[in-house]
Amino acid sequence: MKARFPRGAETRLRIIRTAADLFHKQGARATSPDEIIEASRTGKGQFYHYFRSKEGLIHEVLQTYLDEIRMASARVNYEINSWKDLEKWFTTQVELQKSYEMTRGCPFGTLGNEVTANDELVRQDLNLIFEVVKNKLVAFFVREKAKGNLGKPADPERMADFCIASMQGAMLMGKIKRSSQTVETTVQEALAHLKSYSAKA
Amino acid sequence: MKARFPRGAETRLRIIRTAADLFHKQGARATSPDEIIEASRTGKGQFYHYFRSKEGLIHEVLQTYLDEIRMASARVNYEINSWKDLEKWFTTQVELQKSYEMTRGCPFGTLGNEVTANDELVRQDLNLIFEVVKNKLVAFFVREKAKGNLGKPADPERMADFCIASMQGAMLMGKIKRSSQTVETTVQEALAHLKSYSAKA
DNA sequence: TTTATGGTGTACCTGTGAGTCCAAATTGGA
DNA sequence: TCCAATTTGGACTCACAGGTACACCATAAA
Repeated sequence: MKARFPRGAETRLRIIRTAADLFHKQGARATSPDEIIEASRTGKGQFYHYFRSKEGLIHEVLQTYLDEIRMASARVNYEINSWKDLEKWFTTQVELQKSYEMTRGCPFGTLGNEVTANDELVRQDLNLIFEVVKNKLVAFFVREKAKGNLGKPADPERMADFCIASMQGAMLMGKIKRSSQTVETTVQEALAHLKSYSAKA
Repeated sequence: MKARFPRGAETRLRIIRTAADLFHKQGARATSPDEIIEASRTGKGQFYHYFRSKEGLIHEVLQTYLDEIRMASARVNYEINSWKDLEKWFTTQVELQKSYEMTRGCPFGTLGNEVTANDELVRQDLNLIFEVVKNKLVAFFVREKAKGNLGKPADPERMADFCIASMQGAMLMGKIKRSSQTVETTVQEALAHLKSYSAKA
């Protein structure tokens, strides 16, 4: 259920934020309602008042992420308008990961990996998030190509997918190694590849 | 505990194989001992006779994977001796994923992503596996470079890390999208990048 | 000041996860 | 053949996960 008064809305948001953080830290499966309730200093009542179920909460968390990406209020800037922005897109994600001492991966990747056949809704939510991110990347590459900054073989869709996949893989490896070293070099390699499509003017 | 008689060894292996499959399918956290016991047609007795705990079983599963990689008896061929082998390394992983109708990711990535602060042992097991794989890739690139097939800027370590990360990211995205499309294009992009280090003879 | 509605806290219920215990069956060797 | 260790099956325990029920507080409109 949705909160219709300021106080309720605040509680609801606090639960979502707390849940998002715990999901990021340890995944959704390893996070119990009780843990979220305690960490958000609320009660069972609120939890099941604002969310149908744990799955419902996961959905709301992802919805919130999606809104943040769409309104450009996320911690990562997805509005790519220059190669500098693209570099930042890669590096801020690494910095974020470093701020957690390399104990976490990507919030979306973490949830995506634990998806099973029974989590079809969550999978679709994640798919949508990645779709939106991809579109923003595609748009940039398309514009660059229109400007003549990219050669003919450059395929915006493939390039965007490549950005996302290499970033996801890099962050996952960073979490497993608990080191940013390979994340950084991998990102550099990915960027080098993308830049190789530049039109040799 | 280790099995000391043929029958016991068989049971132990059956549990490991069943567990490996279930972990791959849905992750370790979502797989209960009971589920493994039923699927492997054994009992609680055997389970806790051969494995200290669920965590102990995970360790044994990973140990088994590691042995398979080392003895080159794994489903993926990690013995890379040519660019053709490298391509195969990428593509067989995609094929494997396709054989599960894109509902699964990499067995190691799946486990790696659900690792938390309390799973330090599992993390180290996974780290070791990736280390071994990386070394095999590094060795190939080093040899290629020695043969003069790779230019001076080619860094075998970075290239190997890039192979693993891009493969992991590609498979994760494939699982989330439930489609092999982007997996395939991403692999192609990654290969293109690697080949770009070839010495322009 | 009543009252309906939204918000909050807690006790409780049911099922399952992980693990223990023990007793029975099997087996290889003396 | 008999013994001792290995292997096996299942009943049982304990804690916690997810969710429900319900009672109590807050507040804005009538």
